[in-house]
Amino acid sequence: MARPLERTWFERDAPVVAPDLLNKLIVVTVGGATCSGRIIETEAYMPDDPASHTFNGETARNAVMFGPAGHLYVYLSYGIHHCVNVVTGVEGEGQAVLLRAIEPVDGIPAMRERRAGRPDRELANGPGKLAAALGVVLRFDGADMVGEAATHDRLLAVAIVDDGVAAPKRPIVGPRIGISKATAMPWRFRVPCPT
DNA sequence: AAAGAGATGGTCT
DNA sequence: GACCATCTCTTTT
Repeated sequence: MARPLERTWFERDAPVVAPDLLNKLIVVTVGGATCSGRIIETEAYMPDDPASHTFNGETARNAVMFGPAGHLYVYLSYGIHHCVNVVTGVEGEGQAVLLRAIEPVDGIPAMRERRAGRPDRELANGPGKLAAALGVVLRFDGADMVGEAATHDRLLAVAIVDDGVAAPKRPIVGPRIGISKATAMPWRFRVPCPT
C-alpha cells in the first residue's frame, strides 16, 4: 500500500509540489530507529525568488538545492534550529519546499524524548520543531530520498511516502511567514482543520 | 492574549 | 560583522 515517491514526482515546480506533499509521510531513520509524520504544512521557494536561499546564486550551503530533485536540503536556522526541505524542479534551477509542520505517526516515544517537556500537540508543529522531533540535523543535508538510498534498513535514511491518504482537494493557501522578502507570494499550504 | 527579546552559529559581505 | 525560511520564555495588557 505505502510506496516511496519516485524522482519524477519531485521534478515539478515547488508551488505545485508543495500542496501535493500534504498528507504524505516523511519517514526518517537515524541510528537504526525510525520515526515518521504526516506532512500538514509546506512552503515553496523558487529560483528568482528574493526569499529563497538560492536567489544570490550557488554557494556551499545551498548547493543541494541546485542539484537533482528528490534530495533533502537541511540548513541551520538562527544558529539553533534545523529546517527540512525537499528539493524540487529541474536540476540547476535552485528550488525547494520547506516542511513547516507534521503530525507524528510512528516513533512517537522517540519524538517525545527529543522534545522533552513539550505536550504532544507541540512535538512537531513548526519547522524547527519537526526537525528536532525527527532527529534531522545537518548530516542529512543532501540525502537522496529516492531509490536504493531511501531504503530504511540502514543507519541513516529519509523518504517521502504515499500511504494512500490523498492531498486535500482545497488546501488552505496563504502567504509565507518568517521571511522579510517576497512576503506576498501565496506559497504556503496547509491541510484544512488537522485535529 | 499579545507582544518583546534573547539565544546561538553557520554563512556571506 | 550583519543577517537570518525559529522557538521559548518573560513581561505586559
